[in-house]
Amino acid sequence: MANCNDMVFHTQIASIMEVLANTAVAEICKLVDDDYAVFRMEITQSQKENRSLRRKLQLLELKVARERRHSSAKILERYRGMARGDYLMKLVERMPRVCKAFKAKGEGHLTGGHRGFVKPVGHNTWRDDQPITVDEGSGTSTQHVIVIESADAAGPGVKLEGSEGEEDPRHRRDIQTGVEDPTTAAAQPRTRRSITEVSGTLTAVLKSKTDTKTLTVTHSLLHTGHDHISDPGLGRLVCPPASSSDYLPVFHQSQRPVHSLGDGDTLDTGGDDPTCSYTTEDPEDLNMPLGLETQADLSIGDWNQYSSSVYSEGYLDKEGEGLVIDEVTVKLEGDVPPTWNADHLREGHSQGRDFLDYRESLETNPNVATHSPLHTLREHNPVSTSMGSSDSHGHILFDQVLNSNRDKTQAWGGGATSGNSKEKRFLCMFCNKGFSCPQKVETHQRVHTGEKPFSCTQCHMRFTEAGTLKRHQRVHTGEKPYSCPQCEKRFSRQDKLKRHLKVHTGERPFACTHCGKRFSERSYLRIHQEKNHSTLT
DNA sequence: CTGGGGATGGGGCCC
DNA sequence: AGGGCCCCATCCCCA
Repeated sequence: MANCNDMVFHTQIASIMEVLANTAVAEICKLVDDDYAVFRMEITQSQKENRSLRRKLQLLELKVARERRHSSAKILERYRGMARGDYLMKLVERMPRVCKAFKAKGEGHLTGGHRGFVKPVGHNTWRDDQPITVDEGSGTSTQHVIVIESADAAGPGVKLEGSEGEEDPRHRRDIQTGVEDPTTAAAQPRTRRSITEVSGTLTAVLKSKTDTKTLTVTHSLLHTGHDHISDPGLGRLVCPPASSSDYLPVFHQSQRPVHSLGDGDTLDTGGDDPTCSYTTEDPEDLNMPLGLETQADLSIGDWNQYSSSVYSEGYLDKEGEGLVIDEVTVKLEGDVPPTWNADHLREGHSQGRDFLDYRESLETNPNVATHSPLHTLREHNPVSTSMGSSDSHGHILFDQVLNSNRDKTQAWGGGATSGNSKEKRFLCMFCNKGFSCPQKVETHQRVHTGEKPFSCTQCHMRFTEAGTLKRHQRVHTGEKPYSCPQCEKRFSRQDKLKRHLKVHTGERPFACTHCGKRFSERSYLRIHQEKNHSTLT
């Protein structure tokens, strides 16, 4: 009897289990079906989007091809319209000097060793009075210096290259990294469009740190004929016209590292590139892959600071021949967040500390508007979470930043909300300063965030602006395109030449209000007043 | 030897 | 992108 009961019990249990199992299976199937339906819908949608994007891509390609043809036609027209002599002269000017040097020497190739090219900065075309140095091979080798100068450039203001030999010893660095052989240039008769070939010890154009691989990359990129030192934040956008009276705080975008390619100026060459060995039309060039080992070489400029980032860059080529989309895949090692890392602080990026301090001040200073979008930023920006404990520099910069921002705001007449606010309606979310377009705001906001997306591949320096990086690279190239018409001095920057000219003119526009002493620079006056009249001011 | 001034290099930042 | 100005640091000269 007991056995019979057990059997019945087991039978009931089994049936219940079966029912439960069936129910569970049914529910699972239902879930799977639902998910599958959703998944199918998503796939269908994605396929639709994919097709749509493909169509857009095709349209873009067609447009690009059309614009290229149009641009080429315009170039042809331009040269066709020239007198033959002018055209030939232009060709000669645009012809890479290096090729001419090699041809003159009977070496028609440019494949041996790494080569460094130095072009005068500040000009997209080669200046006539600039010698071009070719650094070939890894040791001593023949150095080709071509001095091509125009007769009209040989006025009293043009100085011989030999002047640097007499330069102040403290400028040795410039000589060491200089691109010119002073004695050579000075010794050469400066005849119109002469080509001079000089044998001598190799002049290091690029630092030894820059290895061959890096140079190879540089040249590969050069083949594109495009400037890869583009502002990652600005992208290729153009400042939109102000269309409304809204004031738009511009939020900090994710930081994307952009590295210089050694001699950034060579990137400007476009059709003037001295290698004269590439074309800008080769699609392969345009899609030059950036291999991992290559990036390891580029890590000289802190490539490895960033864990991984994949981004696409679109840019306009220099000749304006159309829109080119260049996809660069960057895959790097490490776990550092892509938007910020401790190096910003470690490497003396005081502005990163500024940002921290400023942020902290915002939290504690009742005078600072608490509705600042900064608070929103703090919720999302890795800066606020990764930097908090690393600030060991105290609060020295608090007031600097705050005063700076305050001053700027006041100087602006209360920010962009007054005056020409229609033109400058894009507000900095930190200091409320107004700018005419979002890109400018983003660049400006790096003052507050300490973001420095532009890094030099030849040193550890990082910069907030592409132009500053480009300017900085003359430190490495030794390039000094600006020469004083009164003396032998040369300068890498125009503003330095301008400042130097006061030495000759005796111009001293800054007078001390206390003693009347005059100075050529405002900073001299300030230092003077601090030292001598600090009690009066 | 020291401090002030001049000259210069270089980065930051804005236009 | 380039120009321009500011600031700071450094070196040199000279009283």
